[in-house]
Amino acid sequence: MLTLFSEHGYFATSVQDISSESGVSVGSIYHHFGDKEGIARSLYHALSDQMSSRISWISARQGTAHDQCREIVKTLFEMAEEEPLVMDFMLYAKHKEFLPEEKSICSSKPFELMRTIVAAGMESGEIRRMDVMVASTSLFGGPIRMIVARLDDVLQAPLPHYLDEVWECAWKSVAT
Amino acid sequence: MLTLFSEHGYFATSVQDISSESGVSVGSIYHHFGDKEGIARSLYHALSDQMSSRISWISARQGTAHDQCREIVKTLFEMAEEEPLVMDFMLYAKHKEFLPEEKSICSSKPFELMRTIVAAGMESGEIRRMDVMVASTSLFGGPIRMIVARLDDVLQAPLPHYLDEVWECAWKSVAT
DNA sequence: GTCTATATCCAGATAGAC
DNA sequence: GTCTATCTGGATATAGAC
Repeated sequence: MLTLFSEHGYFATSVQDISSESGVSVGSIYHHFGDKEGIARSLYHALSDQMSSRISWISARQGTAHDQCREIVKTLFEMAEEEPLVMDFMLYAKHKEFLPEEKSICSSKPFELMRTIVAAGMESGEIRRMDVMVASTSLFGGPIRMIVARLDDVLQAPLPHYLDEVWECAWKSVAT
Repeated sequence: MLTLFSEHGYFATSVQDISSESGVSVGSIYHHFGDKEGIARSLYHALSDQMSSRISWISARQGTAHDQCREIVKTLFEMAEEEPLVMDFMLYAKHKEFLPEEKSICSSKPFELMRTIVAAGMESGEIRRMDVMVASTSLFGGPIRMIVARLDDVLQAPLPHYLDEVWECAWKSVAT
């Protein structure tokens, strides 16, 4: 299901395709999900929750904002390598096209968690005082762009290879 | 055409819709563009060229890499405010879904130009020696993320309002 | 709840006059 | 080159037996 959506896209994937691949009949699929959008919505929520829990697990461990954010970037890089299709679906799919009422990825839970950590970092004095949104995009925008590049196959080495260099840049951008 | 694609998406826009909106008959559209993909491809190339020329015009003017890059970010911010649909189509549309053979946005001409400027900045000593891709994503990743946030309506003020703060972060991330 | 068979609709694409 | 009318396939979704 994820494979079909990520590789061919939502619109190029028919419910018949999903039925064939999953071994579940078309009728059952509609019984469970209501309509085609329901399939995507269900998948999106599952993946979003999975991502959120990984991030909140990181932020739950004690540590500075610096360490937490670095760990998040590291985790995102690892996820992108291990499960590129998940990353692709979360980042690159234009959810607006087939999940119109869904909140945009920017304001989804994983990104909100990141902003919370950034705000805490400002309180503690690790991060310069500025607009929280600006700080968040500065800190994570570079890494995310690297992930997109990797998913688009315009990067030679795996992401972890660039981690130190990427993180140094990211942190310098907001550090006090 | 751009309006339809950007607001409803490529797949939710029928050739009939395009015909109605443009006043050109379906037959003529197919005569000109071959198929539906051809319409999107043609639009994409036109916008990509337009963006490239604005960027190369900036880099053609004398100036440091710092000034050139700042001017690019400023221009991107202004474009996003003046022509959000263009930005949306270029950045946020998943071209892979309907322009499969097209190069990804990352390796498209505008982004290549940016990397060229960054590489020059390293030669001149303005930018730290590092992987050019890392430097480029660090420098432009934050600003791009801000644009996405703005297009997704999760930003209160217009982009130029954040320019100084965003640019300070971006430049700090790669400056020597 | 799960299946098969079917209904319905509308998309992309074409034919062929002008 | 431009139009109208039409074809055709395949998509979403449902009906109804089991």
